[in-house]
Amino acid sequence: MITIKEIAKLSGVSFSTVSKALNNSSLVTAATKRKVLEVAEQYGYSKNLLAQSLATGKSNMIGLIWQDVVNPVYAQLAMQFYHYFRNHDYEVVMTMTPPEQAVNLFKQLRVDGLIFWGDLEGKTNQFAKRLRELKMPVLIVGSSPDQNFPSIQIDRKAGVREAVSYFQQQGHRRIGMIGSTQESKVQAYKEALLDAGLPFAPEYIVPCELSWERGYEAMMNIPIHPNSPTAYIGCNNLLTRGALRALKERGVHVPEEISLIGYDELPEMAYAEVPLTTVGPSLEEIAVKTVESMIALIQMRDVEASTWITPVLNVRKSVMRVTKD
Amino acid sequence: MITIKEIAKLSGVSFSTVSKALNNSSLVTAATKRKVLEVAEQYGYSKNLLAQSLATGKSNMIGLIWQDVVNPVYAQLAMQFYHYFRNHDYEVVMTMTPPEQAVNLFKQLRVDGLIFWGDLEGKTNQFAKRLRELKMPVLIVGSSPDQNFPSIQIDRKAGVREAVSYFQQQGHRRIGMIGSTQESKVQAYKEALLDAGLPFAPEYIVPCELSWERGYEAMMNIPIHPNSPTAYIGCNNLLTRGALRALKERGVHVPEEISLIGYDELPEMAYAEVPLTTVGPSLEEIAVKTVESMIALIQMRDVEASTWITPVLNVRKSVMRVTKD
DNA sequence: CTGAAAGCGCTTACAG
DNA sequence: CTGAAAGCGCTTACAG
Repeated sequence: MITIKEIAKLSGVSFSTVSKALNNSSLVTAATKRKVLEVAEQYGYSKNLLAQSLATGKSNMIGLIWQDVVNPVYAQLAMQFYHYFRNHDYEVVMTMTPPEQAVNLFKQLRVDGLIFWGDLEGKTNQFAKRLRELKMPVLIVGSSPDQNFPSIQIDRKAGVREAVSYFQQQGHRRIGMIGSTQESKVQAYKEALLDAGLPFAPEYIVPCELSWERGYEAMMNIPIHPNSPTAYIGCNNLLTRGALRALKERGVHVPEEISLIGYDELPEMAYAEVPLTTVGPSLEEIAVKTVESMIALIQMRDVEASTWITPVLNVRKSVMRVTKD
Repeated sequence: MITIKEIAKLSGVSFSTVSKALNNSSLVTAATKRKVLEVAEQYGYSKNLLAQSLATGKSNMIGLIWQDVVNPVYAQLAMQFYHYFRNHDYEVVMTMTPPEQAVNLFKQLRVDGLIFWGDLEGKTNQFAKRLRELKMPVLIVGSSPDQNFPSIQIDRKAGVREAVSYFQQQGHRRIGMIGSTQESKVQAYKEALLDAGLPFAPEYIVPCELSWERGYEAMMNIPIHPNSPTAYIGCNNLLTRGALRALKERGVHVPEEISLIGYDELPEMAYAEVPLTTVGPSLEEIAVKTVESMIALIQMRDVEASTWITPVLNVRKSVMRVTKD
């Protein structure tokens, strides 16, 4: 493993000149530059990023803290991050260890910035405090454990409202929700019903966690009768697909008997047994705004404390118009 | 951001003593150790991993090069890696950038070891050469671009044979394969038919890439007639599920009219419209063996050039016994 | 344009 | 048990 000192010897210049040549500094003649690069190439030189980072105080790395890979939304989003950060000469390194420990790792690695994403709704203020103590650019994507933290916020409430409103337009009155673990969605749902003058009953909310299995189980077991909802919002992509499968197996036709809108927009939503109408943020938009904000944070430029992204409705075939209820 | 030098001042000892105290060296009295740790704690000291790595020449990091996140097999496997490496005090950092560039990143980061996984069948020998030049522990998981490279090999051929043999036991004679991009599987399939004395025809192989969409399209368009296969092996989990959906939509009953075995064992295979019988390696086994080999490589202990993992059959409901053909 | 020097934050023989 | 010194591989003012 050759170092700049050795390259210096081999090419007959000082090692500080080698450093400059390697960094394409304008303080070096083309000739020496060429000579140095040639030697470097020949001996398979690979710069030591650790040493460089230590010397410069910056790593050109962004730490990405991943919460849950089973959800394809996160997989897609991560891909987008890689893509866009590369365009700005940042490498992103990702870890799946729990946030509390991942924070330490990346702090110790002195990454230039830290991105969190996934659902931090459950995290305590304690954690937000820790994050602030870090004294490094931190950007939260998804939901922030604490307002006035730099973040890319998804306006989930707007998304849920949009779904309720679309159902209403299509003539539905009894609208339910599958999934009960995300406070903001549940609340938005209730508010939207209220504002729209639509009826609500506790059993309209099907308690369920955010996985395919739970969605499936929940909808296998729920009683369906003439007064139960004619339309449901599924709180995420996995659960909604599980729910759809369950309905199918029970012989309940979607959308003829029950309409469905799934939260989260993803290609696979279109591939469900019934192509699912969805409401969800554009993942590309999230990635682009994240990159922008992160770079601004690193350069200490002013950043809006939070950037909001509004989910959009994507009409496919899982919602039916009802004329009479 | 406090450093050991400042801690030294604050606690009235030399900084080399601080270093030792922080590393819990036995060359330091309990008393000074306590004092130092207290100060460190108080000022929120976080060790600089870059500096430490530079000084020691090891990073305690494993670089993981990810190829394709859409495939849940990879997501699951990555989780397992994180888990098992943590047990051995290694952090794994992952990147999704293309292998050629990822290699440079991790080389520059001086990670202790590099793991590749996913399908390298397509890679050139050129790449294998580059890998060898790296002069660092490299472990290939999945398929190696080059024999006698340290690797965890999946015995895909054995898996395919197992599937063919199971179909045969269940009375099938005309057995097809969906997916044509993985040389080893296609070849094993043909060999297995030959060895078993089963008929083969070119159209038994449905050309198809390894995604849900392609699997779906392929099976939507393929002609089905009295002489076409009664059973198919789907080359991976995604494609098999796409294929199943297509058959369903065409009104072809699985397994009554067509039996299906999907390659790749994953929880979601059981959640398909028809719980899928699969053949595939245990992801946990892969992870455990990978960690073992990697650690042996790092410690320069002898490592078998390749460790083989044999896929196993998981019987569910997508294969039907036929008595007469 | 080139080079000598100091420094980034740690570790680790080596003396005491 | 403690500390002074050299070193890990780089960068970056500063002189020349």
